[in-house]
Amino acid sequence: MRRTRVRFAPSPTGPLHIGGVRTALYNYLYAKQNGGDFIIRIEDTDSHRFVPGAEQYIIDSLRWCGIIPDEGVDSEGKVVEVPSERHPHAPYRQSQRRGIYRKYAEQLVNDGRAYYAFDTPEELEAARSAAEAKGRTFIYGHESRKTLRNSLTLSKEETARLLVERNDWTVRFKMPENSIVAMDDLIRGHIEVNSSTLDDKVLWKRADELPTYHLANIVDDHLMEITEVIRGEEWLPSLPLHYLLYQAFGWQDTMPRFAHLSLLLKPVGNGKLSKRDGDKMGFPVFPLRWVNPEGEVSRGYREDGYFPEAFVNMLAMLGWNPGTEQEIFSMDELIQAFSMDKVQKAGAKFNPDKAKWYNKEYLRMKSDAELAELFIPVLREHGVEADKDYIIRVVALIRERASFVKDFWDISSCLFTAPEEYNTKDVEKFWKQEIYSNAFKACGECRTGEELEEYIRSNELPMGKLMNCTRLVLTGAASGLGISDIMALIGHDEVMTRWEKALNTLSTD
RNA sequence: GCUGGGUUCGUAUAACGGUUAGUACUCAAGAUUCUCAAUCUUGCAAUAUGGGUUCGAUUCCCGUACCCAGUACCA
Repeated sequence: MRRTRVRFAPSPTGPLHIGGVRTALYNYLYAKQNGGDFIIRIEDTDSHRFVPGAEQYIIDSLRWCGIIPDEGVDSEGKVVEVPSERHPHAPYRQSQRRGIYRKYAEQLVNDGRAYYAFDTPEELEAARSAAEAKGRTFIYGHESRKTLRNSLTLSKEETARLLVERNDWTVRFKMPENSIVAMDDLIRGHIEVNSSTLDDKVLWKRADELPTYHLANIVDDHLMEITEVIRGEEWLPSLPLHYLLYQAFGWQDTMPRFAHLSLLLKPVGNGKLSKRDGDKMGFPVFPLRWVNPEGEVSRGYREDGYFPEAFVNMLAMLGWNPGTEQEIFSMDELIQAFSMDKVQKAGAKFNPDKAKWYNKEYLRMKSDAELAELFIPVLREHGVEADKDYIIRVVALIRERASFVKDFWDISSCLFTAPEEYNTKDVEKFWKQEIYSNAFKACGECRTGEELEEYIRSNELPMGKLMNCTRLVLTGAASGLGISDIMALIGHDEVMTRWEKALNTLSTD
C-alpha cells in the first residue's frame, strides 16, 4: 500500500481563480483524509507565458485558505529548491528540472514510441489552413505524419544531420492507430476512446530544452510518486495520451488514479467562470486582490471581507456534498467527510448569494470580542477611536444585521458620530413642526427609550411619527437601529446635542 | 465539424428501481417591532426530450436537443 501523495500543479501564468482554489482544496482534503502528502509543483514549462508574481500569488492564496503544502516550492514557509532527506523530490519548479526530461523523451524515441519532428511552425500553420480550406481539422496523427518531415519519413542520415544542424525540432508521441484506450476515472467511471482520433502531441521542444505539459507531468508524477491525480476537467481529453505515456514508459503498475473535476460556471448564462464575470456582476473571482503587470486591479475575497473559513467552506460545497444536510464544515470536518464519489460530475454555477450567506454564518460564530477586534481597524479608517468595551457593546447590538465586518460601519456609525446629513425623503415625511416639537420635548424629559415610549403613550401622541422623527435626528434616517438601543449607547447628553444640531440644520419654520 | 464529458426547482444539491421528489440560498406573503434589519411561520418552484428494459424508472440502455471541454512547439 503506497502512501497517498497528491499534487496541485498550477502554471504561473496569472492569478489562481476560485476554480483553481477548489481543485487545490479537493487535493488537500483527499491527501489529509488519507494521511498523505499534499505537494505543490509549479508547471512553468512555457517560458512565453510566465507572469511575474503569479507563483507567489498562488502560494499566498492557498496559505490564506489554510491549505499548507507538505512539499513543494513553498513548504513550511521555506522555498525548497534542492533535494534533501525531507524533500527528496525537490526541486518543485519544472523550469529547474529541465535536465531530467530529455532522456525520457529520447527513451521513447529509442523504443519506437515517439519520433523526431522537423516541421516548422509555419509549415504546420500552412497544413492547418490547407485542411481548414477543405473544411477539415488538421491533426498531426497516424495519417498525416507519413507525409510530414520527421524521423519516420526521413532517412537515418538525414535525421541525424537535422538533429545537430537545427535547433527547433521536437519529439512527438507516436500515437497508436485504432486501439481502444480504456480508462477509469474516480469521478466519471469507465471511459473508452479510440486512439485514431488522437494526435501526435509534442512532448519535448529542442528550442528551449523543455518538455511540454504532457511529458513533464507524467515524468514528474512518476518521479514524485504521485498516487492520485485530481485536476480540472479540461484535462480529460488528454487522459488517453497520459495513459499511453505511462504504458510506453512501462510505469503502468504505479500509474496514479485519476479524478477529473468539473468546471466552475458563471452565475448566469452559459460558460465557465471568467475574470470578466466578476467585474461585471460585482463579485470576486480571485481569492486575493491581484494587480497584473499592466496595473489592472481585480478584487479578492480576502479584501472583500470574507473569512477564509467561510470561503473554503463555500468552495468545498460547490460540486461536492456530504450526503447529509450539514452545510457548515470546518477544514477538519471537511477532511473527515470528503469523499470522491460524492463529487458532482456536472459543472457548478457559482452563486454569489450563497457565498455571502456562508460569510454571515461564520460571522455569527465569532464572539463579540473577536468581531470588535476586527472592527477596530475599520473604525480607525473612519477616524474613530473608541473604548474597547463600548465597541463590544456596539458589536453585540448590530452583529445580526451584517454579513461582513465592513458592513458594521454603515450600520453603526450613528453610535460613534452625529449624522452629517439627513435623508431627504425621511425629512419630508417626519420633519414637521407638530412632530419634531413634540419629539424634542419628549426627548428632553426622558433618559431612556423605555421612558420615552411610556411618555409618548401616556400623552397619547403618535408613536411611529415621534420615534421615526427622533431616529432621523439621531441617525440621519428614519429606518435603522432601535431608539432605545441608540439612547442607551450614546447617552442623554449626546441625544440632546444631536437635537440641537438637527434644529439648527433643518428648516424649522 | 470531430472527439470526449455533462443535464433534478432560478442556483447548489438529496433521493445508490418503489418518497406526497427532501434540504439550503434567492424570491414572495404573514407574524413580530417605533422603522429597517434579524428572527419565526408559510408559500412559489424541478427530474431536458423521445423511445426502450421493468410489475415499477430521477435512477439502467439507446436516440435527439442543449451546455461544457479539447482539437497549440499553452497549461
